Formats: sequence, structure tokens, C-alpha cells
Amino acid sequence: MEQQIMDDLSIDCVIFGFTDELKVLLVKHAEGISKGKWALPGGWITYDESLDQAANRILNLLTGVDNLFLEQLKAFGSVERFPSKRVVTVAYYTLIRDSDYDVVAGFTASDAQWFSINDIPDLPYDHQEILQYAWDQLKHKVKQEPIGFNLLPKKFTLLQLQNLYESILQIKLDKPNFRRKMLGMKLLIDCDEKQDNVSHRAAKLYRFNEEVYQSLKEHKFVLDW
Amino acid sequence: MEQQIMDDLSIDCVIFGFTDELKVLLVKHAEGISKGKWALPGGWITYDESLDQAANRILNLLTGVDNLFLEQLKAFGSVERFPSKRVVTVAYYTLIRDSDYDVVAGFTASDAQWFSINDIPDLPYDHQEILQYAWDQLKHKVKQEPIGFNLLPKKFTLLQLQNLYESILQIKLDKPNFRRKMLGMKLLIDCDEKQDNVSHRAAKLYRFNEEVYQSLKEHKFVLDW
DNA sequence: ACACTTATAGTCTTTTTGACTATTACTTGT
DNA sequence: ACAAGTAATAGTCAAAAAGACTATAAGTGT
Repeated sequence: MEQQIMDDLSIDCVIFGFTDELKVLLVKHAEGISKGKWALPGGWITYDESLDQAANRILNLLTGVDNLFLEQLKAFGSVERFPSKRVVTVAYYTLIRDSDYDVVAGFTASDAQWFSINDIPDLPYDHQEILQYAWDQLKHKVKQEPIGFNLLPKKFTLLQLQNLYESILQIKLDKPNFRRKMLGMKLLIDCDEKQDNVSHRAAKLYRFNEEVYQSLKEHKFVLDW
Repeated sequence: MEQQIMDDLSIDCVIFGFTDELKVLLVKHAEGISKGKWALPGGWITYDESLDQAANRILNLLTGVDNLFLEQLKAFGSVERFPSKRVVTVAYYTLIRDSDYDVVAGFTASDAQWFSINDIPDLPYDHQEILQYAWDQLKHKVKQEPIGFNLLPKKFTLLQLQNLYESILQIKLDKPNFRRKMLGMKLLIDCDEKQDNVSHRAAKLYRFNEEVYQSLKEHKFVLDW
């Protein structure tokens, strides 16, 4: 009974990565129907684990990435989404700083790699739809909640933060207004330090204020961008 | 193969109703483990229908309600959520004007009835959690998208609309400010008519402007309440 | 010392909130 | 007929936020 899989229910993970630009983690299947194709990391659920646990286990198995907070996206369940038999999949997503992770192909994956969001290969099944849905969700989320600590280095400049928003939302923001708004909500602490090794005026470094961050997550945080 | 059920995957529906106050539709099970208890309308998915189709079929079967736009909420999949065996459930929700529907118990339901959101009986399994999650989702939704046409009579007063928001969000709003904001976004069309049979000054009647409604749904609509 | 690049400060105007006050219209009880 | 009650609607005013800018500062590299 334990360890047995529910063979009509799977998990797929959309892992967004960011450093410099927005990326997505894909794996190349080493076996199965779509062998040799890049796809979202996914797998089967066993009887003795919750959906959330399954998502984490599968992601780890395929890519070596561990201990992420994966958020459930949606269950995809059209009749013909998977060839050969009826499979409903529950999709999860998250956003991390990809440079923090050493991605290695594991288990039935022959390869695992980051792809720029603007350069995604053809995906099998309904993975294209899942990815699009996840990106829309991410955009929405990012306007409602402050962007996580884990996405930038401990100390970062306002421009780095702005670039982060700009690449996720794919829009241009006004620099002075962005800085006014960000500084206005007291989320950032001035480190009293500057960048170095830059060939122009060095920017101040900031870090997140953890308490304000938590309370903004739970209360109001609205960006109209 | 056809008509066969996926016996580890179910659907549960949270149907919010509104006329005067916010309600939830529950059914009383006629058989099964929690016979005699009020619960969310739910059932099994067959192999030849999508999740969305299953949700509609099941709701209709149990309550006679048909042709709703049910939105997927989330899959609930902790290991012990259902006794006796492992079942993952995909929850759906929607909000309707309950007085438009004739609810009748059907199939394996011995009864179907609306309950005030503030007076919900004990629910089996994790239905309490699902309901709470659905309500939170509803509150969030209602702030991001204009409230649907189908929730009020064709012609309605501003106070009726305000009451709708107040009961869903469970907050008090300032009448003049509410009217200013609502009228300001051009969503309402003045019918040039007034209520009658009221024992006080009659209010103007309005109706929704369908075009503005559609574009507000797709673009921006932010209420900070 | 000048060009170039990015940071940062500041201005000004328009919109949007939030908290109110005032007035109007109609009904009902006396 | 008049007052009291109740809800509709109009309007005010100050504070806050958004948007579109301009100006200046602080570095580099030549």
C-alpha cells in the first residue's frame, strides 16, 4: 500500500528562476512517452504523501533542488491532455534565485536546465498552457505581495529590485517614482554601503526589513503597475 | 471504460448564494460514510469528462442547479483528509443569486439547502477548510473584478450593490464614498427610474453597463476595501 | 576637463481617498 | 397639516498617492 502510486494523478512543477532575467526550469525526459523532450519537472503521487509533499519530492528527485515553498497553481484535467490514458495533474509553482541552486538531472531525467522565459522550447502535453497559466499567476502575485528575500542578494541596489519587477511583469518603470514608492513603504533598510567595481556612480545598497516584509505579506501591498 | 469513475479523485463545490445575505449551498447525504450530515455537494469524476465538466454534472445531479460558471479553487490532497481510503478532491466555487435557482435534492442527496454563511453546521472531512478557503478566495476576487450581473436584479439601487459588497467582505462602507467610486467608474447606467413601495425617499435604479463590465473584468479594477 | 553613465533629489499637477456635513424627498404617525 | 423618521443624494475639504517630468550629483574612462 505504501509507496504505491496513484496512477491517474500526477504533479507538474513550474520553477521560475531569476538572476538578471526570468527563467524556467525544465528537464529532459530519459524515458517514457516524451523521451528526449524538454518538459516541466513532474511525476506521480504516492498514496502516503500529500500533494504538497509529492511536489517537493518530485522536484528534488529530478533536479536536486530541495526545500522550496511550492505553491499550488491549479489542477489540469481535460480528458485528452495526456495521451494513452486519463491523467489529471496538479501543477505547482514557485520563484527562486536560480544562482542559489545547483541543478542536476536525477532519476528519470537525463538533463535539467534553465531556459529564458522568452526562449522556451516546444513542450509536450499541455505544459505550454500550464506554464502560461503559471506566469500569469506569478505576475498577479508579485503585485499583491512583496517580492521575496530569496530573489536578490542580501544586499542589493534599487535598480536591481526594479529590474526584477520589470522582467517579471515585462514592463518599464519610472526610476524616480519606483524609488519613491519602494522607500516609502519602509520595506528596505539602508545598509550605508555602496556598490563597488562599477564604472559609474555607485548605488546605495539596501536589504529587506524582515518584519515589515512579513506584515506586508499578510496585509496590504498593492502595486498598480 | 467510459462512465467508469476515477475512484481516488473527487470534486467538491462551494456554491455561494446571495440575496440579502451571503449563503452557502449544502446537501445532506442520503448514503455513504457521512450519511445524514450536511456537506458540500461533491462526487466522483468519470474517465470521459474534464474536471470542469465533472463539477457541473455533479452539482446538477445533487441540486438541480445547472449551467453555472464554476471556477476551480484548489486541489485538496492531504493523506488523511478522507477516511477509509486516499482521495484527492478538486474544489470549485461560484457565486450566484440564489433566488434565481430552484434547489432540489437529487440523486444521492436527501436534501439540499442554503445556509447563511454565519450559521454553517458542522461539516465532514476537510469541508470546513475548503469552505473557508473558498470564502477567502471570494473576498479576494470581489476586490479585483466587478461583481457579476447575475447577482442583483436587472435594475438595482446603489444601496443594494453596497450591501452586496458589505456582506461578502463583512465590512461597513461609507455611503457617499461608495457611490462616488461606483459612479466614477462608469460601470452603472442610470435607468431614469426609481424604486417604489418603499417607505422613504426612493432611490434611483441602475443597471450594469455590459461593455464597461467586460473591460473592467479584463483590465484594472481595484477596490482597496 | 569633458563626455558618459547611473544615482538620487526634487517639482508640479492631477487623481484618489477618507471623513465628514448638508440637503432633499418621501412616508408615517399624531 | 405637521413633525419625526429614514434613506438618498450632493457637496466639501484636506491628505495621500500617482505620473510625468527636470535637475543635479557622483562616479568612470579618455
